[in-house]
Amino acid sequence: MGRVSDNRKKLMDAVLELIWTCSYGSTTIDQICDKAQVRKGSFYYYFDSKADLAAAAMEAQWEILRPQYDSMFSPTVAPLQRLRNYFELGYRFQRENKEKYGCVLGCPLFSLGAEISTQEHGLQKKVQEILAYKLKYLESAIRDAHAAGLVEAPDAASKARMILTYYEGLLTQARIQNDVEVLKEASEGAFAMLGLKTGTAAVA
Amino acid sequence: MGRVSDNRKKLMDAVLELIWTCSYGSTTIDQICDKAQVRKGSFYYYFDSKADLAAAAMEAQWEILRPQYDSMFSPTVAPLQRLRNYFELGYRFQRENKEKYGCVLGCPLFSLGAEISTQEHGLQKKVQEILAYKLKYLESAIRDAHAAGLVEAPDAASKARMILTYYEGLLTQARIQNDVEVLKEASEGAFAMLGLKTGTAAVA
DNA sequence: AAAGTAGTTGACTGTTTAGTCAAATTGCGC
DNA sequence: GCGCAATTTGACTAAACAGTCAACTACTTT
Repeated sequence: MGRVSDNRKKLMDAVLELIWTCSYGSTTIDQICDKAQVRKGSFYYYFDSKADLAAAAMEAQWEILRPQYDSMFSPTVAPLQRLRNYFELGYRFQRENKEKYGCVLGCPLFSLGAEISTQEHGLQKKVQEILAYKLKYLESAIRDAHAAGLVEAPDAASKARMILTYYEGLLTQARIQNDVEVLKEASEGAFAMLGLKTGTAAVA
Repeated sequence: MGRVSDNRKKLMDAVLELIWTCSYGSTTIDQICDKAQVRKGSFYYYFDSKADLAAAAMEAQWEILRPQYDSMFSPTVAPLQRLRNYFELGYRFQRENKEKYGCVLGCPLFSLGAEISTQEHGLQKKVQEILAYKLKYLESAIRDAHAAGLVEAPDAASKARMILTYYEGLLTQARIQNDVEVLKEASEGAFAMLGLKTGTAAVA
């Protein structure tokens, strides 16, 4: 009943791209509306504030990403191969985006979190929530690797935290240096944390 | 000749605190002037823009930090102990700041870099420059550790990059989670990357 | 086709913002 | 105590900004 619209989605897409290519603080509601081709009245029909929109957009984005994570981290894939797939997909994605936008963009979640954590606590909580999901995937891969004797990591949760932290740091470095190639060392670094020599060894 | 003033310094102090406790994008020139107790005309007497001020402030801050780094990373200190000192000082510093501001603030340089890298290229360059300095300290510590046979790291530069990336990621995590305690795993993570079991072993 | 519901619009308000400038002030060397 | 150079001031402009609202529109149900 009533009329239907995809303006809500358009606004979420717009804010995501703006936050990612520029930053949260520098994107204005007017800019978001411009990019979404939506009038400001409609913005306030759907959302209370920029922070509200951003949280909804991050949530929606995660729901899109989730099946990709499920597939990458499927228990049918060899545990360490899951990590390699994850890093490899990240590299390709960042490369495409550099092509498209001219800049390496890094992880929107992590950059956003770093930017707003002392100010927008609702948004901060959403970022924490999604980061916790990502952690789960790494954790289970590492636990499986340990069970398979591929790796000595009885403390899978701790190792997962380390690797996620390192990888998010690496994506941020890639953004700061505007260089995707730094991402190439992702496997090497992660596997070093797991006590393995190289990312290509122990493929079994 | 002419009158003298410390308003230039006051402005740099103000912008540093605002960027760190809030963010670059959310701090306005008016806010900076308020906090510094300086009128806006004076702001534009000294600086061309917010980005110009921020770059000068980061530079000045680094010059203050530099002797502390020189002392922490003095060749007279055992190589791996340099790293431990670095992490330990970071932890204490973040703790004090949480006490003072109510929030974990992380690394102002890294957060700033992540925020502005796609937009303010002058500022981005300054951030890159200071990050490169930090890398040098780690690199030389690792090279010395390798020479002393404490660690197998013929690729000191690469290991240094990994550890810096991990540690900056960790500081960012601390900010996002608003929790200093995550920093406690800094040594463990860094030493894992160096192929050592724990941060407290191999003190010799 | 009437009535109700969901969504849209643009014009509006008041505030905040960056940036400018001529005139005023201060301290120093002489 | 004069003159000059360095710095300060506050009042100003124009633009950008967030947020509001009553009237309008399109769709659906009955």
